[in-house]
Amino acid sequence: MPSDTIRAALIQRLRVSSAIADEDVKEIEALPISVRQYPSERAVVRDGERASECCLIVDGFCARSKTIASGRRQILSLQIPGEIPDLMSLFLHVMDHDLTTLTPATLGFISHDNLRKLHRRSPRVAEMFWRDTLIDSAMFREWIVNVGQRPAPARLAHVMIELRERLRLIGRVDGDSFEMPLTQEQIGEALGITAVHANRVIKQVRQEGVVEFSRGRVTVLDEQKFQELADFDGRYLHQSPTL
DNA sequence: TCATTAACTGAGG
DNA sequence: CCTCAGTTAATGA
Repeated sequence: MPSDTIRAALIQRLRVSSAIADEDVKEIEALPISVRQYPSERAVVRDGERASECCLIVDGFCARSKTIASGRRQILSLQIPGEIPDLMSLFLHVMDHDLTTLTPATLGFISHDNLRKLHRRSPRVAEMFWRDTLIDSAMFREWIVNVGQRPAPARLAHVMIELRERLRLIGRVDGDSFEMPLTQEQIGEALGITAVHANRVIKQVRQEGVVEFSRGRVTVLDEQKFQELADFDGRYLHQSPTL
């Protein structure tokens, strides 16, 4: 796979929240990245492990999650191409959650060593990753509100809209539809409900004419109903270039 | 394997 | 009494 294809989504995404200079793009383009293929539901890094590299999602979907003693898994965030979900492992050496593929995925690994050197060489790149991490924590706050307070159909709609707005940044929204290649089991884990209940909730939003959902793709039928249901305010994504 | 649905149950308002 | 959601089980794609 050509080097620019590996990094394209990352650079595209960083441009949205940061004004990124050409030298910085060159720095990122010069980062050595080793690419590997993963099947779905494969752990990339596990809770308790020490990582020596960070993972850039080149293609496919991943999730960060924690599993409790009973075996139930809570998905904490969905991660899409162009994202580096375990950037914090650069500074927090022991993982406090799992990073797992949700679909077959192409992942690029960047050594902590090289990332640390880049941070020291280019303060602007460091600031960019710093901002990225703050947005990440803003998304966690929203996720807590979603799972803790919204009714299940709103939870589903909110996760869908957030996903759409993030996919839009990397040019992966096609008109009124976008990818969401998760099983209903995985959707349930993201929403804090069982797969059977996830199925009931999906059935309900379908019957209400809000969205269609099949073969891993969401098609919006009624944008207004969709937004009202989701109670979505995208400010927390901080998608306007600053500095 | 995944999606779908029914039937039953209980919590909580 | 109603809504939400978990469990179990059957069935279909």
